Amino acid sequence: MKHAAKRASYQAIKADVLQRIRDNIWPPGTLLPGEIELAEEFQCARATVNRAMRELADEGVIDRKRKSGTRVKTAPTRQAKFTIPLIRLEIENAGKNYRYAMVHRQKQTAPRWLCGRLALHSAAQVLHLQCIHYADESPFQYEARWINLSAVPKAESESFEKIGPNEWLINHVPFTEAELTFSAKSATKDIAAMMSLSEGASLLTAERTTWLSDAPVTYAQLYFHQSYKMTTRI
Amino acid sequence: MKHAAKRASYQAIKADVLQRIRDNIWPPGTLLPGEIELAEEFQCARATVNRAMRELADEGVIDRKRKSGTRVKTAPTRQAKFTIPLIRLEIENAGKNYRYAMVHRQKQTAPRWLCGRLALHSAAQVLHLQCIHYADESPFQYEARWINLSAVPKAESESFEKIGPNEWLINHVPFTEAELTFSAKSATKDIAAMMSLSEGASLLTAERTTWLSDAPVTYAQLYFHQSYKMTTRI
DNA sequence: ATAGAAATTAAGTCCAGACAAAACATACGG
DNA sequence: CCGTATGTTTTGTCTGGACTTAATTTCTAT
Repeated sequence: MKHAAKRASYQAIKADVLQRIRDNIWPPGTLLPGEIELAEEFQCARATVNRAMRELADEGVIDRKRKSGTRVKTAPTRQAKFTIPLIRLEIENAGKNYRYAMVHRQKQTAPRWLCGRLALHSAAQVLHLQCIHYADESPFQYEARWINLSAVPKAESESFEKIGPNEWLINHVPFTEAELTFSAKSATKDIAAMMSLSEGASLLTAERTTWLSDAPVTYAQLYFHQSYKMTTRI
Repeated sequence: MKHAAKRASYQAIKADVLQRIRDNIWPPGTLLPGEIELAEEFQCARATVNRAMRELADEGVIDRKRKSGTRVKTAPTRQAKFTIPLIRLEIENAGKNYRYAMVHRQKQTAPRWLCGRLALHSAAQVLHLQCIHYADESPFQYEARWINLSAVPKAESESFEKIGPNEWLINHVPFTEAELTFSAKSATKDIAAMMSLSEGASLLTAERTTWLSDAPVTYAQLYFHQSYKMTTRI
């Protein structure tokens, strides 16, 4: 009885299906009509319906299984997407002046905790760096980084005086996998001093471990300034 | 000269292209061959190449523009995807016992700051709730929430004694858009007391504003326990 | 009754071809 | 010299058809 819109594009189908889910016409758990049926309703090819439904599945709105069909997810797993830009670009895009300073650089044997985290053997050599990223001369991010020199030997010949390790690594070393962890940490005395904060200030902290096809490349702790907020729309 | 793999699926093409980018055969900024050319190389239809390239573009590896062609991104904007599960499920999945407690419930006129944030008129009525989510009897998350009663009138008749406002809203009110902000905040005296923490402890905090087709639905502040880390692999 | 084989179903992939739309290039008229 | 019309290129979308694959049901022989 439904007067289907003619020549619907896959986006229109997506929107329409989403609307029906939102309007509770198809409540959570409902088994949706098959692709052929929907294709008839929307007056389009099955491939077009397939694309619409596939994208809805990718976005976590519906579940699809061969033979079983398509169901509206009961607990829709909305997923937030954060783009992780270069800190320099983030500062510059905010209309501020970016400045970078390295405060420490040392080749050393990997400490125990790092060996565990990166699965390094106990005598592995790493390059330890500490640096600060400024926005308009006020400290914006403190970066503590360890680079696995056996995976990235050419890092040893880079001074990191002019370019930050994060930016250098992105430009010189691709990666296949990364683990990213966000948490809130209190500023230690050292970090507070470097970032012109009071000791114990709450800092949004990102920890990042990066691999290049199973070889551990680098581990970094990024401490953001108190004022920093990470925002996304979903 | 390249002996292309025959009958490559779109996934194989994706993997192959990605490999060439990783191997620096196609360094950042390179203009890739057009879809027709790639289709010939991979011995497949253009639609198959199109799908592979479209997905790579979605993943932020390449940039595509009509007429201009496809280029390897210079600053690959890797994007982290966080799935935002129900707090109850997160606790239960960690093998812990979930308990919920409401500590405050009051219908009130929206405070000024909330009117601004949700674009409410000054006399708007909201339901203010404060509650705590426990994992194995230790406080895990403190939730402060304001629900716009003109958008969700039926919230007024819900006691929220047994079910948390977040879970109730997900089950009863769909949403079309949400803004999610993460930051680190220091625990106030009140929050510290409720979460059995010392005052000033660093807490990962999420703020969430939700709309249902332009109508503001709810604003929430979620304070996670110190130990909480949000992790994702990319 | 039951384990395994066969049929069925619905999504997943692919193709060859077509047209649309955006973005850029070029030519042309004022 | 400039703005507009026209053309070209490349990606974006769609079609109708085919085959593949995973999961489920049904059948069958034990």
